[in-house]
Amino acid sequence: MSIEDTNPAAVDLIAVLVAVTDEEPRVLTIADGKDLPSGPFESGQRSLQAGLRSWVERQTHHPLGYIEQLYTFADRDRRRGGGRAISISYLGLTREAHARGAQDPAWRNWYRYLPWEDWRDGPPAAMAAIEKGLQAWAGAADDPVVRRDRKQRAEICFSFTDLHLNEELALQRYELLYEAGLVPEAGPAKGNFDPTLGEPMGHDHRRILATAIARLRAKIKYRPVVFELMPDSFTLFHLQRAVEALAGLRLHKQNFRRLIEQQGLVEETGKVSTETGGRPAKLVRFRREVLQERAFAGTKLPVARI
Amino acid sequence: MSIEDTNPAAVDLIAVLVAVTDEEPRVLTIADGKDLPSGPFESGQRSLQAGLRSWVERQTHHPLGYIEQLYTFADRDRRRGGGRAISISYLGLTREAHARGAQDPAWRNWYRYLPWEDWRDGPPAAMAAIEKGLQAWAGAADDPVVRRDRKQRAEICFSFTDLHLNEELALQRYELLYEAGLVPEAGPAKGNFDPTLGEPMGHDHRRILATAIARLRAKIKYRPVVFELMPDSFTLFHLQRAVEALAGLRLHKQNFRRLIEQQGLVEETGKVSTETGGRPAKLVRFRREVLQERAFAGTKLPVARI
DNA sequence: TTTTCTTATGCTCAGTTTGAGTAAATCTAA
DNA sequence: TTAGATTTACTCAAACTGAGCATAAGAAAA
Repeated sequence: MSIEDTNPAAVDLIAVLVAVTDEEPRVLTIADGKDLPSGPFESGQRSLQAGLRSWVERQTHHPLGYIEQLYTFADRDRRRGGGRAISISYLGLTREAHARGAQDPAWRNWYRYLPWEDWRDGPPAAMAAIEKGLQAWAGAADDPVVRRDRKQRAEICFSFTDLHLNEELALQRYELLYEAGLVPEAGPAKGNFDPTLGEPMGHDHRRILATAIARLRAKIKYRPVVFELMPDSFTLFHLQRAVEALAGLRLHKQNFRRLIEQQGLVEETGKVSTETGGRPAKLVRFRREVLQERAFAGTKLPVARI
Repeated sequence: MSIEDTNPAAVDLIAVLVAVTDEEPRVLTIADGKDLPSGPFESGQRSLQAGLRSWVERQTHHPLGYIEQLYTFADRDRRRGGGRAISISYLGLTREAHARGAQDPAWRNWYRYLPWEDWRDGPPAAMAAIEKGLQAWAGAADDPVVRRDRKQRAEICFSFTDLHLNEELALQRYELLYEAGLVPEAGPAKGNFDPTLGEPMGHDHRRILATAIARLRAKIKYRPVVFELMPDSFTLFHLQRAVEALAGLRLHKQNFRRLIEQQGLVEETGKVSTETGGRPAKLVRFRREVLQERAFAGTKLPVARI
């Protein structure tokens, strides 16, 4: 129960840096898209968060608007001399630096790694392989209880029957695929994996990405964090496209703007954008003041008066 | 950018174990209520979570129903020989073991440490000292912008004007009091602290407790986790009291039961409890199946059909 | 110039959820 | 038998949501 000086571990920080560019969600990668950027935690740093922030800003030359700790895990696979490795992962929201190309680090569309998460154009191609693979996996269990349980989990995660997605379950979906052995990360080179099931990453970085996506998708619903991903001024439809990119869903246009407007999150700049094809759209900007004004945590409990 | 073996750190786990007993939220402490239980992370353990779970179950002789990682931080204050200390905190939900008394470890009412979080019987006594202290703090700033900002933050966190609490802001409230120097943890023995502002804890454990409270209060709204804190069978009012204990608020009785019933979270056991004074209440039990059946992540985005 | 196409924006409307409260039911204790 | 205390069943208006129609305001085509 007391604190002892045993088993020191190496600590590193892993960053999931997200931007939305050209209506696609993008994530910063290194090693030709195989890894998320990471680095050792240096003991001179004031705090974990500050350390990550300064490191990222040095790397990307862009201010890091929002940063949030995701998860900490002890890494089983990569052992170091005697000790253990601890990885602390962070989600950061930013905007993509201009120079795009095949450099390293490079921004990649996150659906490249998790293609089944993108339902903006209807059910993604990956669903076929997933349904087949999970069915086989469920059927492979000897115990009928386990079989039923596996089927149920598959249905909850992917909703095969009513063809829509609960966008917040991104992590659970990846974990299910992992458990079912449908992604290469799951086992040591089991041979043929369906190529429609996305590009793998090193270590458990794909799982960390899934964690980030799930967290961000949940967050945009009750906190005005999308704006960290937007330019200074934008149209409401532009904003909608960004949310759609993150959520992997199409939204109802009129209701989306009603939602934004009634919350008073944006104000008109007075200018319009004619680049939209039809009637020019008003340009708006985020009202940064709302961050100070309000608390954003809508209650769902039936509170009693007095 | 690459991973190097620098700066190994000592890693320990800190647990916030919560139970609800006699309609009060309780937390397991050690060192005569001064600390949260913690222990070194041992490298033999399969995973952080599993390690914590087995450790806690050994300590409490009670199964740990629910467990969730809270936050990881690098500890500035306690340095160990050369290296750095990393603390990983967890929230665990359980039920209090029978033997209660002045033992160590001991269960304590969490509002003992954060008395301003309990609004079940109206505004708590601590509010007077808080309002006074924060006002002084805001006024002490030279820059008028900082003054306005401090006042605004105080108002958001504590809602002095309309006398109700946003129960999810528990962490932000503690951090504000810390920043304003109103809790002893903030500075090295600054002298007289208002005793209505709760009992301090060692290290940053009070802050970790605040984190746990905030997280749990948010979670009970969209996940059926309260049931981990309940006995096998209970009445709806009993359940309401547990939620109220956690949230620090009184709830509207009829609407609370409507909420629970319409979600199909419980089923009748067929028995009744006559211990309630008036008309006997039906005893119910949690329908554990719902965990498998549903996903629980209500969308708040205006999704488009097709 | 007029028409057509496209997107932005405004508005309606029914169905559902929520906040708040009244009323009846059913037990214990006086 | 009655008073007191609670549980449980309804009611009702206000607010919120989902879905869609209608109009506005530009650009491009005819």
